[in-house]
Amino acid sequence: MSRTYTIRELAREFGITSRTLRHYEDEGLISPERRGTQRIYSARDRARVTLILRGRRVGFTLAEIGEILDLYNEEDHGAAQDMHARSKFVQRIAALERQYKDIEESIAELKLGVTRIDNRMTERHEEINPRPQVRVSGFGVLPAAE
Amino acid sequence: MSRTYTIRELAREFGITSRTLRHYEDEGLISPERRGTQRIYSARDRARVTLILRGRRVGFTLAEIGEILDLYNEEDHGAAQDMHARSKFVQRIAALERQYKDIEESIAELKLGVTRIDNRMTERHEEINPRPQVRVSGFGVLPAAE
DNA sequence: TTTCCCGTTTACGTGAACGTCAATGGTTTG
DNA sequence: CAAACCATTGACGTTCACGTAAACGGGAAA
Repeated sequence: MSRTYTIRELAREFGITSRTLRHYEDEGLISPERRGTQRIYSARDRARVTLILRGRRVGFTLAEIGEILDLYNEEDHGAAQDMHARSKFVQRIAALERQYKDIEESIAELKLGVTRIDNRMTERHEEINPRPQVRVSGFGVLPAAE
Repeated sequence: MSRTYTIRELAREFGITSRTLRHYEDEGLISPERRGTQRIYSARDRARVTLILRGRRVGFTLAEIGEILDLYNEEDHGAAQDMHARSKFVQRIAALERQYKDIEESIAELKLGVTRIDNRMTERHEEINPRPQVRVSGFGVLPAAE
């Protein structure tokens, strides 16, 4: 019998609020059991939350995430339903691959931005304390704050 | 003299509405000139719209996009402002890199979904027209429902 | 028992990103 | 010159993903 979780535990583990978990339940994305009135989340619920949050981070709506989760659970829809599902999956994959490219480009541009700031700061420093040029392209040096 | 665009032209080119372009202007992301009361968009405005839309696709809010755009244009903020800006950039880069990973994983999972559907359809076909086949083992992403 | 601390439901509130009128005005086309 | 368009400024409406308070219950600790 694998371990279960309270709403607080799960919320803290994922860095979300209880309200958010209840909201996902309202939207039909998870359906934890109850011990009396209180929710008990199973390992399966936990796994679904992982997928939900990742889906959100890549820009899916909760409704879209719901569709996808459903498709992993339902058994037989018939060929027509499957074709429909398949094309939806393929579309989403294409969208994600476009997004992948967008992200690469955005990262490149933000790094350019960091470089420009670094150069500006270096210049300011040199006005006061001139020094032979060692231009640092410096990213990835700082730990992700907070 | 480089070419200019009407609001309709730009909207159609980017697949957005005029309302959206006005909204971006309300939010201070672009500031096209006016010929009388009408907006004329320059090549620079057009470039900014490109960045705005890409920013949106990767999940930035309009406010965040505004900050980023500003940093490409403003001249001197002083060292303190620059440090602040730099750390925001670095944070954004970190977030995007995490997102990058999320997308890879999501793509992998959606592809798994497609495979499962394909197998199901193959099975159905085999009922009618049997054929030896390598079966992809059916472990799901989620623990099975009890 | 009373006091906390979780937890629950119900329901209205909020911020972001536009959508959708309504009222108005310039322009070009038949 | 009137009809068709396209544009502009309010300003209220809408969807999504929760936030936030109100009112209530159960259990454990003081």
